[in-house]
Amino acid sequence: MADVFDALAAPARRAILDVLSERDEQTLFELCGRLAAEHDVDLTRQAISQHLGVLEDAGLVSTRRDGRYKFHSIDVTPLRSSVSRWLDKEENP
Amino acid sequence: MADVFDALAAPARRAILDVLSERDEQTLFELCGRLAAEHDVDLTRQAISQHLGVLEDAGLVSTRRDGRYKFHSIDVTPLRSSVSRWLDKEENP
DNA sequence: CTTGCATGCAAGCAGCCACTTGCCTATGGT
DNA sequence: ACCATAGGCAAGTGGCTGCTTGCATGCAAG
Repeated sequence: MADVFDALAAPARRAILDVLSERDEQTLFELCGRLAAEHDVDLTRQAISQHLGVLEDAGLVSTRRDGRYKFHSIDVTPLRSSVSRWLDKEENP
Repeated sequence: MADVFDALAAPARRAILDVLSERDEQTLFELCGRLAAEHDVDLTRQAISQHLGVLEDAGLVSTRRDGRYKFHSIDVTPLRSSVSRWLDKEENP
């Protein structure tokens, strides 16, 4: 399990999460198209695949295989628990 | 204004935020001591100073000068607004 | 079984960043 | 005035990582 904040450090990976946030269950080629069209991310398919690997290692993206397709979905649970370390400092008397 | 997630990518900077989260208004030397003692961060004073600069550029740390002392405090506002982009996806119909 | 499509693996290179080293400024106490 | 303390500036270097290139795998349609 890789580091959540390290995964979020790259702008391309945040753009991937943005695309997945609009619609889940997207394939790699779908993501490449949407990233290039709507987020000015002009990268190779392999580069985006590596970014997805990092996000998956961090638990931010979950995958599901079906035949030759691999569908990617966002999972914000690790992010929520990682930032709660600082954001849940509200004093509740 | 630098990038929040880039600032959070380094473990040393997260440790700094942890120390500041326990107590605000700490000076650079205080931070160095606590980081080395309680967080296994064994870095030069200049290294920690540079980390503080990155955190300050990202708006995560605010400073106040008093004489030859410079007090550092944590500010989680930029973090909160940066992660809300994904965490505030609750459907409220 | 061959052809095409969606994805995976691995090496190699360039650029950046974290850290150190060395020196400098300024404030405060004695 | 002098010295110690708190902090700042700048250049240099090693290691990591982001991206590309090239090839391999697996599924599916014909």
